[in-house]
Amino acid sequence: MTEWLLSGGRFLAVSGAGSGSDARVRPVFRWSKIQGALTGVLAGRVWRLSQTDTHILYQVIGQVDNQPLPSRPGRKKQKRKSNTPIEPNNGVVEKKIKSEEKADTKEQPKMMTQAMTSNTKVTKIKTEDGEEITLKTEDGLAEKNIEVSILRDYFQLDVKLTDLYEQWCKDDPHFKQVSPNFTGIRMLRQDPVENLFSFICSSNNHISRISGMVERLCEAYSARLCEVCGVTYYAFPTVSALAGRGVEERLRKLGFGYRARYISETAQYIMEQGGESWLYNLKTLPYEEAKAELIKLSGVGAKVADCVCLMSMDKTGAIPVDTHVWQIVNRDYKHKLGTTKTLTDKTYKEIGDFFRQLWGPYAGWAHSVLFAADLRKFQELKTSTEKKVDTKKSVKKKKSR
DNA sequence: ACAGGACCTCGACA
DNA sequence: ATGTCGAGGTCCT
Repeated sequence: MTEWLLSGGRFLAVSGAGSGSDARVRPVFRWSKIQGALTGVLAGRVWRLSQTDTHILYQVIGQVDNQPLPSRPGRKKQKRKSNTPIEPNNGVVEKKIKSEEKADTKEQPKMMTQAMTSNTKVTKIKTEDGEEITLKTEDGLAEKNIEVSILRDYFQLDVKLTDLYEQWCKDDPHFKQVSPNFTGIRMLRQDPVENLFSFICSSNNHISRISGMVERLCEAYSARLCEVCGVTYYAFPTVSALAGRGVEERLRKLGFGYRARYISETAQYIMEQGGESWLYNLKTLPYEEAKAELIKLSGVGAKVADCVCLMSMDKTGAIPVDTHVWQIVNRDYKHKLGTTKTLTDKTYKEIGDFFRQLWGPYAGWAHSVLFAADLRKFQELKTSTEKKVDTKKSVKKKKSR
């Protein structure tokens, strides 16, 4: 049995953890679990995702309205009509993608734009009943090819995870001890705009509230939406929309607190730099430089900048040190590092450098494995102390230390 | 360079 | 029924 965890913008595929199985999918930010499948918006489409041990299963069940978004990679003109509810599991063939293919020519992770345009190749997909079909880029099949490309890009399936795990186990005894129950954990390649503003919301905050805030942000400022099976899905707002007048005031009324100003100021700053394309272009900079640019943004410190670098700028060595990672360090790696009472800038950098040296160029990916393990412990602890509480809503409570 | 405190909000907990 | 605490940080002294 395989399960998925979604955490703070990290999409975690966890296989065969075995124990008790009280662990469950945790929908965070913009993916939620509906009828057993993760449902959310990606690249202008509404998806349902699930997985087996070997395949990712997906359905595209809707599309958000197409509005001009010239600067954002991965957006293409959509022809399918929106607002058309499609019944899941009803006449729609679930498609599978092999989780890890070896035949790819390039080692480098592909960017969305490249994946979208390199559709000249033939793609093989296994259907649910095991039949293998071949898709070419022509007529109606082109769209399916694009869908596959989007998911391959999102899950970064060209990254050979097993090789990386092997290396990390070899170099780090503690990783070797912890990782077997947490295989298959990949970093998602997320959209920089969405990622950035979501993590600005995360400061001094807890996950359940962040999710609500991001949702309200979309409802208030996205013009692109569609409804599927009674649920409304939004594209993420444009930076331009968030840079408008009165944004801070409105967001404060929506419960964003002091982060309202961060969002407004950051959006305005990005527009001054030339808009979303400026943000996307940070991908082309080396890690340190991209991070330095991000830290200039209001409400963006070292941690949020590293989240953006790792999850949406292809900086695979970025290590976001949040309270969880700080705990992990102090518990499991303390002997390797100098100790400070609080997380200072200097210590922050030392931790990142230490792990990059230990784990290599994909250190950020390795760190998320330990993060996932820690999260699991946290959840098990929580659920075991919470047995009597039985609410209908999926309340995510945080247990304080 | 480091420590300390404020900051919005809202469930847990006492 | 109220009061305090702290949450996947950032910013300012």
